[in-house]
Amino acid sequence: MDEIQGERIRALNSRGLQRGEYVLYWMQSSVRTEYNHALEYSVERANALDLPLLVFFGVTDKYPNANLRHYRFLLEGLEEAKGSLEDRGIRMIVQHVSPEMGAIALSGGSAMTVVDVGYTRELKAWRRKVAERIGCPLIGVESNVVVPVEAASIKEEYSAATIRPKIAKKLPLYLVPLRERELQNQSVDFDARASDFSNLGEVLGKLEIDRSVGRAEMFQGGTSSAMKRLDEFIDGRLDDYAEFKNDPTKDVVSNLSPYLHFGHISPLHVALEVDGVDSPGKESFLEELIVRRELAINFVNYNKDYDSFECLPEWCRKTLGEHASDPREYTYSLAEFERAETHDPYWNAAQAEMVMTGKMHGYMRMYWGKKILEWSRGPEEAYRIAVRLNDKYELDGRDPNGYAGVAWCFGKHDRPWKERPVFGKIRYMNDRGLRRKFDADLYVKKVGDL
DNA sequence: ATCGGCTCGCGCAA
DNA sequence: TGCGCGAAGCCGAT
Repeated sequence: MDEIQGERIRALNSRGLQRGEYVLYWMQSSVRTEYNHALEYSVERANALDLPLLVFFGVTDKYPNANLRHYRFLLEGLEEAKGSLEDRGIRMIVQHVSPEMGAIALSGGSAMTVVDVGYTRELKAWRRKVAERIGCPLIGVESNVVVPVEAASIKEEYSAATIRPKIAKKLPLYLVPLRERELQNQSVDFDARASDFSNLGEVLGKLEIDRSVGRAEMFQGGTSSAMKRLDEFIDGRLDDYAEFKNDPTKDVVSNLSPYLHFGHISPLHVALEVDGVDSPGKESFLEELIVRRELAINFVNYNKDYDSFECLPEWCRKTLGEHASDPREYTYSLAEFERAETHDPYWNAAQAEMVMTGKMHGYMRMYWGKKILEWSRGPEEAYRIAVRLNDKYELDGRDPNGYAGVAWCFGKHDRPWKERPVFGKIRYMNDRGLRRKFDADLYVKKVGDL
C-alpha cells in the first residue's frame, strides 16, 4: 500500500518532466525529516528517476510581521532539519533569498520540483509564481494536515459541527503512519552558494529584521525539542487535559503549537502518538489537534479575507456594525494594548504572558480577543489590533489557528447570543467567568513571576 | 448550585 | 419545509 495518499499530491502546473540533474524539494512549511510526505514523495520520485535529491529552503527577511523571535525559532528548526537530512544522505541548501526566487533558480536544473503546502496568502502566491515561471513540473504535497484540506471539504465550513463529521469520515484513510524511504542516488554534485549554517547567530545577524521582539526563552525550535515536549505531554499531562485544558494556572496543555506552526513536527505524527495511548484526555486533545486546527485551515484556505473584519459572516458584521457607535466604558489604542496598560489585571497578564513567553494560554486568548473588541474604538479597529498583536508576539502567529482564533472572538464559527451593547449578538465574556472557572488571581501572579 | 432563554443558519429528515 | 442543534457564555430566576 502506498502511504502517501493521492489526495495529498497535486500538480500545480502542467509542465512535463525535464532532463534535470536532480529532483528539487522546495521545503517551506514542513521543516522536518520525520513524517514529511513531501520529502518522502520527493525521495520516491528521485529513486524512480535514478536522480539525487536536493532540498532547498529560502530564508527571506521580508516575511510580513516576522521578527527576531520568529526567525530564531525558524533557524533552530532549519539547522536541525539540515543535519537530519544529511544523516539520510540528502543534501540541503539554505540560502538567504526570497523563497520563490530561489526555487525558480534551482528549478532550472531539476527534473521536477516538489513543494510542501501551506495555506496563507504569501505561501500561495509564492507557489503560483514558481508554478508559472519554471520549466519543469511543480508538485504540491500536503503534509501539515491529517486530512488534506480539499478531501475534508470543498468549501468554507460554517462551524466545527459541519466539518467534524466530514473529517471523521475520512480519518481512517489518513490517520496512518508514514514510512521513511531510502534515497538511492546520493551523489548530488551541486556547488551551491549556500549560506553557512554552522553559525546560527551569524546568520541571524545578517538578516534585516525587526529585532525589537526578543527570543522566546522557553521555546527552542526543532523537531527534537518538539518530540521531547510531545513525550512529556503524553506521559505527564494528557490524562488531565480534558478536565483542565481551560485552566491557565495548570500546566496541562501540549505547548506544541509553535512547532506545528513552523512545521517542526507533523500533526499526523502527534495524532498517531496520542491515539496510541489509553487516556481520558485523548479524545479532547485530538478534537483540538485535528477538528479545530483543520477547521482553521479550511477557513484560511477558502476565505481570502481571513485576517480582516471582512471575513466574518453577514450576521456578525451586521450586528457589530449596528453597535459600532455604542459608548465604550474604556477605549485603548494599539500602543496601550501592546504595553498591557488596561485597567484589567487579567487582560494585562494575558498580554504580558504573550509578549514575554511567545505563547498565551489558549483559554486566555478568547478573553483577550473579546476584550479588545469591547475596548477599541470600533470593531474594525479592534480586529486589526488583535491580528497585529497576535502576529507579532505569538510564536504560533501568522498561522491559520491564530486567524481563526481572532475571528472566533468576533463571532466566526460561533452562534449568536443575547444582544448587548458593543458586542451586539456576538458572544460576550467577562472577568467573572474567569474567576468562576479558575483562580484568576493565581494566573496574574504566575505571569508576574516570569 | 442549577436551569432556561437568548438567536442565526446549516443540514438532515420528511 | 420543519426542526434540532451548535467551542470555550451570560444573566436572572429559582
